[in-house]
Amino acid sequence: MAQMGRPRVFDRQQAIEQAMHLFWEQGYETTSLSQLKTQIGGGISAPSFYAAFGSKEALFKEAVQCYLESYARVTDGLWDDEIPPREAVELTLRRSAKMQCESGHPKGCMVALGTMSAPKPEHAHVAKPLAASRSRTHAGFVRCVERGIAMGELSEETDARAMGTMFSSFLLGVSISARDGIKISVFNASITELMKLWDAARNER
Amino acid sequence: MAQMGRPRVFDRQQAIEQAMHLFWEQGYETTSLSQLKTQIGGGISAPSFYAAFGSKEALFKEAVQCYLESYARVTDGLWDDEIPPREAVELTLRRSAKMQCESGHPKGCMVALGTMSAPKPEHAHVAKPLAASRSRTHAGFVRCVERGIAMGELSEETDARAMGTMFSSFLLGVSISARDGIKISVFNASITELMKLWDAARNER
DNA sequence: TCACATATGTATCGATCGGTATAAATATGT
DNA sequence: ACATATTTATACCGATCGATACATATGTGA
Repeated sequence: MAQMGRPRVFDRQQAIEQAMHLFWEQGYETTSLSQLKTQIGGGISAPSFYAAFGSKEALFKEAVQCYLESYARVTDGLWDDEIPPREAVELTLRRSAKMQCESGHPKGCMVALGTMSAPKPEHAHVAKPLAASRSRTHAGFVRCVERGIAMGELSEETDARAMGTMFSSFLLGVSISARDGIKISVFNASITELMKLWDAARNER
Repeated sequence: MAQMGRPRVFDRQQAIEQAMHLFWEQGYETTSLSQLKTQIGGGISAPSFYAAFGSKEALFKEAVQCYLESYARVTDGLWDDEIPPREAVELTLRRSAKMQCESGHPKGCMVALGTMSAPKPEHAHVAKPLAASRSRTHAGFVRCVERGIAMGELSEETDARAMGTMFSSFLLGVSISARDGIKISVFNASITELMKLWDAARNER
């Protein structure tokens, strides 16, 4: 049997993406139910909202999941051992910066900017997947530097944690800078500079 | 004549600092009136609050001003021409990172983290002084690189905007990383790495 | 002593917050 | 045709939002 009952008048997946854009731009707490209801499918009622998603928090979790499975994939290269570590780092920086400056969605990265909600203990579990993703990306940068050392490309004295934190913090800062209107061309030039640090850490041969 | 009328039972300047800590940690919109009233002077009433500060927004502006005149001064070195540009950049990075990791107040920088409120046009003017401060710091980094070029220390081909954006975005990212628990020792090691970029841009002589 | 100025406590304002109760509308399965 | 399942629309819930009216308390200046 197909689906029974009266059919839903809006597209559920599309609604999640619209909610994701709102949460991306304003964060969890600042985005209100009425904003979500107005935006979704050109306007839905409260009961339709709760029948479809359960609660604001449940929808946020789905929106975050949607983001992690799409836009956040720009950092996947960090975990691809087929890619040489230097390329993996540079590719990730450029892909992420480009995505964060794209039009068609809010500037910056939802994972980086959904941080403010954390302090309130009542919403700690809401911010947890975002924090986990940041931690994962940070670890990915560190891992690439470690790969560079293990391959003999980088000097044994290279501080992988310091270097990884540098790449990671720069990329987090891009989210704020992008909201302030910095253009992708400037970020790309900055990344070109930043990658010189990798070369400076090379083994003298 | 001194002040007339019934004397205020709480210290106004101290109240501004307590409010600043709340706004610093949670942002403008997420911090509620009842939180502020509870925190200030061990608890004050709504009329006392409005008699003293006028409105939530007015208090926020005073809190931001208080922050800019104290903690935010860590970046003042960027505009001190007495300091050689390389030292000015490094000093600013280390001072700010240290401040952001200090205990006794929220982690990170209030100027960097008070961004989310911006999207809502109703609160644009509230976020404006924060955006102005970020813009000023960004310009300060660029200016130091330009000073380095003008002094003949850095190569003429150095892209000052790219380099300044790199320092600035890294420092903005420190706010998020600090909230995630990264320690000051790691940031200091990252800054040591980052400063090698300045040396890499030196004039070959 | 007493008018004046300011702060305080109680009680409350309308608006919005996230969330629901109820019943009518619209599909499927038999 | 008719029972069942699901979404819809209207109306509303208690709680909290930022902000205020009003009367009382407590100080200064003449």
